[in-house]
Amino acid sequence: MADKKERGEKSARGDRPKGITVKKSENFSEWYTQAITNTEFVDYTAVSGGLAFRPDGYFAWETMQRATDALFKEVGIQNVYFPMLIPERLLNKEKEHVKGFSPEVAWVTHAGDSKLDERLAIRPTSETIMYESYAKWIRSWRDLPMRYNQWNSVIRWEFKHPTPLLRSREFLWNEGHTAFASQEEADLERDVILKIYEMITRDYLALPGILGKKTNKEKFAGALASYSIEHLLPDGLVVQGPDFHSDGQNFAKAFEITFIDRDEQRKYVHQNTFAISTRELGVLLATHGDDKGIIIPPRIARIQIVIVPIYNNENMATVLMQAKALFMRLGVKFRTHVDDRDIYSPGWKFNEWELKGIPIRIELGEKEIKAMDVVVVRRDTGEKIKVKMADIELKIGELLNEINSNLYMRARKFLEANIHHAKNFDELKDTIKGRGGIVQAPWCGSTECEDKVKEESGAKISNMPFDKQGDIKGRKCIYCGNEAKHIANFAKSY
RNA sequence: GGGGCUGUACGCUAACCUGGUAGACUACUAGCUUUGGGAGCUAGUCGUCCGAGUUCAAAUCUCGGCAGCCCCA
Repeated sequence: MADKKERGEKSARGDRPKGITVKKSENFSEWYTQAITNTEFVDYTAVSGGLAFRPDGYFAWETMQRATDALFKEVGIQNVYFPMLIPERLLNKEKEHVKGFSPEVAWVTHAGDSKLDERLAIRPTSETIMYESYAKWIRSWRDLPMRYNQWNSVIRWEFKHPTPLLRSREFLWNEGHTAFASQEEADLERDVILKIYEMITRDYLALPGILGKKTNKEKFAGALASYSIEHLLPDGLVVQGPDFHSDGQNFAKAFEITFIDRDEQRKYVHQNTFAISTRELGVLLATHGDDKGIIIPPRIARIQIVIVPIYNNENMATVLMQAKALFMRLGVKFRTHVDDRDIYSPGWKFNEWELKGIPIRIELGEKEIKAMDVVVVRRDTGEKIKVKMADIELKIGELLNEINSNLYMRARKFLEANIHHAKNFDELKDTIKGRGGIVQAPWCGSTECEDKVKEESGAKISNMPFDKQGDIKGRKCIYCGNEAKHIANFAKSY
């Protein structure tokens, strides 16, 4: 009731058809819901946890997907496609893997009215269906490495309360599945893939993250070791971004994926899996947005520049002509749109494009035409800049890059400001309780301590950051006081 | 895993408690007027989440389903 009342009062402010009616800093979850839907980025559908991606949202995904795909191909990974349905007997082949996923698998049990002899799982991930084929396809060391990837969607029915993009029941992703003759060779792939993911999140999504190794407790079901990029959301919760798993020979043994090596011995392959998903878009919207709406980083924005002509009855034809001319010039290099809708005032348009997060707005009226310049407005800072018509392409190009790096730096500052160093467990608990973000602390490496910390503070170990492991000498576990083996990041998570 | 709240037009809300003509704002459509930070007038279109029960009569009461949100673990 209180909730409804609260929303009612907010809407009573106004007359805003769309727009966001709460401040991001005051009510993040309400802000997030409004931000992703009112901006026409994505929308809810009739199925719980199932989203519709609208053109702006799907453009963003397509763009990051294509960029990632291009990099995969550059490093020698090939695309394949496998069925979305997995027979039950296949899913059951690797014990740890099944245990990890079985509670959240959706099943197909009927065809029309007749019951199927064997249930079919809707893939929560495709290891099992793919590796059955790998076993057939891999014969000799000459077939290796086999480095395949597929782009698809998967369904994980685990969540009581789905959060659009961040915790959807269905999400889009890539799943890379590679097989090597030796563990050493397999391990070489890790840094390459993580580097690709880092580049995509930084250069396309303007998102910083913490790169590190997962604990045994948190690693992927069936893997030897998992690695991830972890993001921090404005509400102090950590969310796992792209990840990479060293599977060793676990799946190879379960699925009999073997090859005859140079030494004429039959051996099991060594495998990796890796993924990046549409969850990144949720992180991106949550991270960059402000009280005016979302901010879409330039490289994944469907519209990068919107030209808003400002005219009256006398100069309308002239101004529109100039706006079109500018569009012709800019359209060659940038994704440009002229908002020539006559039914809205310029102010209305400014608000709408800010809501939708278009990186750059150009205002063009009689004044500008006379002065041979335009007013360029940055979405990230709100700054208005007069730019000479002659310099426009150059300046816009620079600005788009600047906006991307400013968004990234802003997010990185926030991340760094919210990594805390607790002296003892009480401090850790206080910080976590206050939704203070991440607590970086030494850890002995035992799952007992990890469980106790989770139980008493609510914080999980999100990962163990690569770049901090040097500081470990002589330090004691934050929980038990024994000698520490790792520096771990503790945080509440989605 | 446990507890709580909500569902009326695109959106937001009134009528619900006390059963009896679904109303306002916004959006949308058309016309006129306007246009430098969410303009105005006129006319029009669209709605009780789904299913069952109670009743002469259900947006309103009861039960179930679906969907969304919050809190705790």
